[in-house]
Amino acid sequence: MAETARHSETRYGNRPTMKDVAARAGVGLKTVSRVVNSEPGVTPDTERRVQEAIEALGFRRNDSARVLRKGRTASIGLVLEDLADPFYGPLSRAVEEVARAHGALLINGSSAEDPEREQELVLALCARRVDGLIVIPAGDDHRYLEPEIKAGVATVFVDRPAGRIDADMVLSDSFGGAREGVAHLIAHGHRRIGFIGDQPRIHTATERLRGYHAAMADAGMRVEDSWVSLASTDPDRVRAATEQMLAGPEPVTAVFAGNNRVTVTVVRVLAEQERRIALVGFDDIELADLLGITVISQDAAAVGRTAAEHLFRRLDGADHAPARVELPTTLIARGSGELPPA
Amino acid sequence: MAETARHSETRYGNRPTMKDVAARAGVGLKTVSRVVNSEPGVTPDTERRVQEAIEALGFRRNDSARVLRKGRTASIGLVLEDLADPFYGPLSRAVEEVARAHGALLINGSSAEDPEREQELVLALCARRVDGLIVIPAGDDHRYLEPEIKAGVATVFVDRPAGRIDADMVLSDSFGGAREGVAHLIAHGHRRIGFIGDQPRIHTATERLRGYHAAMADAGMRVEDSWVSLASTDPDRVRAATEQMLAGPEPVTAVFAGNNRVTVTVVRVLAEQERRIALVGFDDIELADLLGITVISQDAAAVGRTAAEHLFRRLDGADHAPARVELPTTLIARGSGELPPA
DNA sequence: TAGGCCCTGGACAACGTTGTCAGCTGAATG
DNA sequence: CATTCAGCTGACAACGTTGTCCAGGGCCTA
Repeated sequence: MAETARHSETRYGNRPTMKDVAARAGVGLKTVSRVVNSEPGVTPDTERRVQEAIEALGFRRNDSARVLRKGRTASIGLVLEDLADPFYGPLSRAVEEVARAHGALLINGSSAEDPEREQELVLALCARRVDGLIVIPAGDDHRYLEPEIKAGVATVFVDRPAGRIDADMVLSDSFGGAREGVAHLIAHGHRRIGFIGDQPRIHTATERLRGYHAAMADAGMRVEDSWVSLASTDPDRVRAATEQMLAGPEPVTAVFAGNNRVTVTVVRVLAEQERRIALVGFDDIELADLLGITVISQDAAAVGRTAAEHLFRRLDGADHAPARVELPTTLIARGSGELPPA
Repeated sequence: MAETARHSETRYGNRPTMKDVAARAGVGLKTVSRVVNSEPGVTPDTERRVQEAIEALGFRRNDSARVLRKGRTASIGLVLEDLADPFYGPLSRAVEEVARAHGALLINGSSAEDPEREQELVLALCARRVDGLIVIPAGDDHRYLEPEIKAGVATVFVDRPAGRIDADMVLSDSFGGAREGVAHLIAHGHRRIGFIGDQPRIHTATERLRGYHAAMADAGMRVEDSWVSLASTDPDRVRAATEQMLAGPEPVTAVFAGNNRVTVTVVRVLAEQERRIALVGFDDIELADLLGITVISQDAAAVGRTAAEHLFRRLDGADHAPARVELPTTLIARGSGELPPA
């Protein structure tokens, strides 16, 4: 007896199937399926017997098999850069809420800003046959997605545009936001303004830099090379870049920070300075109101919601040409951006 | 021709299968399978032909079918309270990293602190046959998970204990942490200390309250009912509770905040006060160093990592009795907790 | 050169579910 | 009383993959 028991336990996850339920309830397989899916055409009495059998066996429908049969998985994939980044929390959550409203689950992963890892993740999600994908691109070539999209995987790119492929996108107005932020500093009297951003291969970083240059040019102001840092968001490098800008014979009197992570580090560095340096950051930050940090705010939740709604509209059959939505940003003045030149 | 095209497009996701690849490469079905899975026993020449066919057709293995056949999905479910909460970002990320190291994907969802929604989510994940589950419980009765666990779904509860069921858990030392934090305030001369926490049905909230009472009792100090608020983390209610404690004839001189969301609101309220009120918060917060907020820090990433590693050890066959791991907390003094009574 | 062995490739069943279709029962109608 | 019809129910195939098993061919050895 131990033998038979061990033998049957060998197989992992020896879960009851509809067949088992049918046998126990003394009905046909298809009748169980009908009950499980609340399809019409089952006598209350039969239904009760089936329900009891389900209860007794602890049966739970195997969605893998169901998916195989039905074609749709009722799940969407979300590939972002770093789940731990506070910017992506609200975005994920917004996507999740929309997915939930459509009865879909969310599978997500972080690319860690690595194009290869992005592709690996995306393809793994495609292999699972997610119905749709929301991708915050790490790489700049997404041709590998062409067969997938052609095969019916609805795809929306978020925050940064897709590379070498025509697809739906939902972006924030990085250029306009940065331009407004820098113009704000100029309006408060600054002439020497530093820009600390992310690596130029990241589209938003480039756009924000472009906004910086545009604002400076609009005001007829020159830009020194030493005022611009495009190293990365690594705290040590941001710190070094900031300190360097503040050190020379003609130090900057204001800094524009290219994203939330940069802002955080810059705030730390500025707090150590004697002079009061003006600061505007891209992306809002928790508690920024208490710290009096002026920011260009993009609504991460709105971005996520918009992208997800777009995705489900596609899944519901919308087949217009790929659209590019650009959401506006808002300048929130809290003090740090209104400081005069030191 | 438009007709035939439309006709073939009617079926959604008309993707090529191994059969199609086999036909095109002029080999058998199983040979394609071998190539796709890098199994031995295929001539280089045959392999090349198959690879070409795969390329040409844009074939991608259907993991749903694979799962059905193999039994394991190589995915784990993570049910937390709110993806947007900064506490859960690093936790999710840590879980994801461990999952990735084990070749598994992460499916996650937010319970929004609603027990029904938690159950709904968990069962949906079980229906997808995730190999394992990491759950931050919203409810206090998890007997519904018994058949699943028995069927082989490895389950680890995190941050709060499971209800009415014997399972693995990874917790932070809420009691000890709160006790230490309150003792810290007492050591700095405070006698009237407020406690603002989450609803008592949430286990960590109760534990932290218990820690508060313990610290007060240790010091032989009384506790007024009006010093304790267990409303919720809703900013308006926290604000009201804080203001009330600061208003009476015998206002508190220090506040212990029960979690990160409470802390954030309390900080805002205290910033508006004329008197300097001491504060210690449970959970660290970004930029808390700049704001000088003293906190009891729990390492969310460590919690997530520990839980995930535990989970995979189970999946690899560990079958010891359910374990309960409790991770220590750290007090980080930054100023707000060291203020003397006003 | 014959015998046997290894290596490669393919036919077939099975995983658990759902869609199709046909059979059966009992009631209503002419 | 015969006939039709509706409402239940179940047998069977199919979804796309992998595991098992067997066949055929080339190569080595005696």
